[in-house]
Amino acid sequence: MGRAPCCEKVGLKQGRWTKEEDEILARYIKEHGEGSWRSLPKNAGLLRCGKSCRLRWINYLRADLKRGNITEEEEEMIIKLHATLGNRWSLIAGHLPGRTDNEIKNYWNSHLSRRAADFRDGVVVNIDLSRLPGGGKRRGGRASRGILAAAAKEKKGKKGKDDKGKNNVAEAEQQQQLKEEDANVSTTPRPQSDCATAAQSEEQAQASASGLTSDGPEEEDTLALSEEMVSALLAAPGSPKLEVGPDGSCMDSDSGPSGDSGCGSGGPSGDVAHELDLGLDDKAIMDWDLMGLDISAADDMWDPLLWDYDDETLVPEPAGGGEGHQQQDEVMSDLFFLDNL
DNA sequence: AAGTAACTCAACCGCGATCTG
DNA sequence: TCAGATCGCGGTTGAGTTACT
Repeated sequence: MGRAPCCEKVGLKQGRWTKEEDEILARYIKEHGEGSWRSLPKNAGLLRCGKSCRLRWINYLRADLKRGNITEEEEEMIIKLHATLGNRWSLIAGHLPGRTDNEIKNYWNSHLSRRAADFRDGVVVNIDLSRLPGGGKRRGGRASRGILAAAAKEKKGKKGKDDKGKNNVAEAEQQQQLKEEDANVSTTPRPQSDCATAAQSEEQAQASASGLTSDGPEEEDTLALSEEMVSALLAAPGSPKLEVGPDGSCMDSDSGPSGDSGCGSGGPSGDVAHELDLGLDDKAIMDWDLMGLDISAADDMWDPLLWDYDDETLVPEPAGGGEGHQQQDEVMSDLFFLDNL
């Protein structure tokens, strides 16, 4: 649409999918699982490119998609996540089960972006971007064949017993992603005070990419938004208390202990100077009062993340009950794994 | 009723990251 | 080490729909 098709698509169908095509694609993926998008259309007998098949499956045909309007709770979630993550729609979608990045992106662009000014006084959900895969900016790249083979093996083992087997790979990946991202939400908050420069540039970058900068005056607003967001966090009663650890790393949003920019171990920089000015010569451990954040709208999703830490042992205190504790253990396990990467 | 502006959303595109041989 | 293949992501487009004049 709107652009000339790439050469490899000559002869391939474009535009809206028909019911028949949907059925073919769904049937094929049910039998063979996701992946190998390049060869999928050929094998399935579809005159579509692999990209198109993948998009159709992810955005429309997947069984675990939630249809219907975005709820108020979801909307609030999107707003808060966008305030921190910017236009990282896939990450935002990861926190909204059943919603796709495309759906959220569309919803933001059509419903929320023009209301952006209303969000400035909103609450920013802190997410340690450094702990996201690829520094929170994971891009593409095919899965290793080992992983795919293992997934295929698992699927084969379950095939015939459980219809869910058709989505094993996707669900496993999605759950893993959710798990990883949940582990990064607020459990290792951003030390805004010592990383303000990095935070500002990050927020500016996000704002500039958020679609809020379409016309003149809004550009100023965008920058103002970024600064306000940072300032608000700095001034927030729940701002992190810094504690000092042994290895000198900074739990920064952009770099993390092993990051390559911002404060932390990324080498000499202005951010490091910030860090030193604040006496952060050791690992910073946050005592971050998450309860100070207004995230009540999605309490059911965030509950497992609202823990109080024992300062010394970092053993999470369950906010809810036994089930929550199990989830917290999983998150802690993930954090431990990420810390040791 | 007709024209058109505004809106929604499915789909496409290019880019960059990652993997493999 | 590197080139090519593959994949996922965010930005963008335009057909279809709805609201307004």
